[in-house]
Amino acid sequence: MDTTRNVEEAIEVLQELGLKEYEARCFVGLTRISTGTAKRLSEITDVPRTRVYDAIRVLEAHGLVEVQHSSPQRFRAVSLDEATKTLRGQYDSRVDRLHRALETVDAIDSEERSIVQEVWGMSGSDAIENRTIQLVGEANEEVVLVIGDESLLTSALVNALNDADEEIDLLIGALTESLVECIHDEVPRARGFVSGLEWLHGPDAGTEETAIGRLLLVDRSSILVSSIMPKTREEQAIFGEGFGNGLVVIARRLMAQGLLPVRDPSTRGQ
Amino acid sequence: MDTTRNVEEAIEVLQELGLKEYEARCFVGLTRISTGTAKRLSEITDVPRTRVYDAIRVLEAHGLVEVQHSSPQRFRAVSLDEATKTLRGQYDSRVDRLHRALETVDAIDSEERSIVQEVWGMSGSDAIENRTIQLVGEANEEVVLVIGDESLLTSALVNALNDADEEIDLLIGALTESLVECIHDEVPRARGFVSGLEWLHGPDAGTEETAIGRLLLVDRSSILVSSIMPKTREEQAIFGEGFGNGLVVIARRLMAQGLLPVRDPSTRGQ
DNA sequence: AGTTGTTGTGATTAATCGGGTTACAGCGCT
DNA sequence: AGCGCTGTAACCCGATTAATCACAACAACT
Repeated sequence: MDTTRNVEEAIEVLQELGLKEYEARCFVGLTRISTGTAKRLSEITDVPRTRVYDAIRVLEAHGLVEVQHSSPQRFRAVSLDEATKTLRGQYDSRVDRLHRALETVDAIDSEERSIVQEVWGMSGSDAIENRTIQLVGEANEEVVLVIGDESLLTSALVNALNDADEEIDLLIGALTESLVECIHDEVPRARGFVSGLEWLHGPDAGTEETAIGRLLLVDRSSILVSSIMPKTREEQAIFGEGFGNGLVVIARRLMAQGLLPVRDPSTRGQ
Repeated sequence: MDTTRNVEEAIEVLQELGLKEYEARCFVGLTRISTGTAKRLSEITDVPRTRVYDAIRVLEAHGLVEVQHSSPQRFRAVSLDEATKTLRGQYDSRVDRLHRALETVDAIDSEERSIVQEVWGMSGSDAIENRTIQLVGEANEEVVLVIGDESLLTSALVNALNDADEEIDLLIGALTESLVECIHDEVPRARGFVSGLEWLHGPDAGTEETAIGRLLLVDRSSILVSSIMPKTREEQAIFGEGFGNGLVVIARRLMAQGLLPVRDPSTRGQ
């Protein structure tokens, strides 16, 4: 196991969680020794000794380290479980506060809305997955889903699909036979198929290859299409809703041409 | 309802969660209008229009807003539930990454340890509560707990106490009759008492009044004492373990003098 | 006691970042 | 052409943070 790499990873994550570089380095350093003085910590972490004290103070205020008030002072980190528990608690309570503050605000509008042609863009796999799940949950009749990458078939998504009402047609496709198998195992009642969308996979107008992420069509009136940047693995999506929406209209045309799978239309109206 | 106050609260919390001021203001602004352009957003939030674009980009990358790529661009926030769900997911995955990175590191030691006289200091109510719960969970024979402030009797703590093994004596005290009542309701099997620790409450050597927070003694060999800064409501604690620990010895002397409640010693050895 | 290396605080400098402003090029409209 | 609006990019400056330095207090050892 590459300890150095993990140390760097931990320091990075702690900074993403709001700590400063010195604070992060000191905390990680402390987790590697059961107890230590400022001097020793400074040697391990390359944080200037005189700055260790400041860093420790804020770590202590965050509940991540304990201080022995002797001379010289000794520091130690709380146990890993205790630390993550504390952090989780802090972020949870912040998100709760945010939720409470915002739910009692929501108005100022007086704005025209609903140009039927709206097409929205989003990015970030977690956000796109959230939206995917939400749309699946709102379905009344039909869900058509094409998955382009194995990593997108998360358990949360599988649950959302399996929770869908019995009434709803589930058509789930993928680019490869093996992924279709996998889907059949996870969501047995869905009709699976190998997508007819290879054209989405090719080189994109001369630039680098862009991979298809997902394609979701709900009740033939909401659609979400995402692609994955091959370089960064970042997922980006566009999303439209409403029967008259431009994107949605295009999707229906694709279906009419057989490029998307079609449920037998004679069984229902509309 | 004071909308302005809640808007400020939301902006503060978002910044604690890592967003910059402009980003926070833009997001909160967007939650107040179903959809809007940069100009309008700038008017609502007082963020310079030319900077709205930057802020929106990072919000989009965080999965908090969607962008309509038209001219002019239109922005909208994802639903509040979606936003909090996304945020929670992001922080959870970060804490997980941290946990994984650190659990495969833990060593460099070669350090002497365990001077029996160790006394450690910690601060932050959540961290102190975590440690309290942990200590209660590690008890084998006896838990003596004195609560100085109503707000410290959280449900997590109550659960920890109720989960304690039947074998374990639970002695729980408080400074006021009413709080003892409350404790008796929450943790029926505990023996309650009104503390004999009023002296901890008085003026602290001429400075302002410092309030006692909690006092926890587990198996007569681990002790935790906390106080609450009257100004900031910050909780600070000292903590010692080991039968020979200085703090613990003092605690035993207090008990011998009747300043802490004593379980009938004839019923067990030691 | 005197010497020496360690320890904690505070101030100081240098670099980076974030908030705030301005300049400007492209567009649609009259 | 003239105008206002849109989006990009560059810039300034104050605040924060990384990094150094000076120093007084202290512990340990001779």
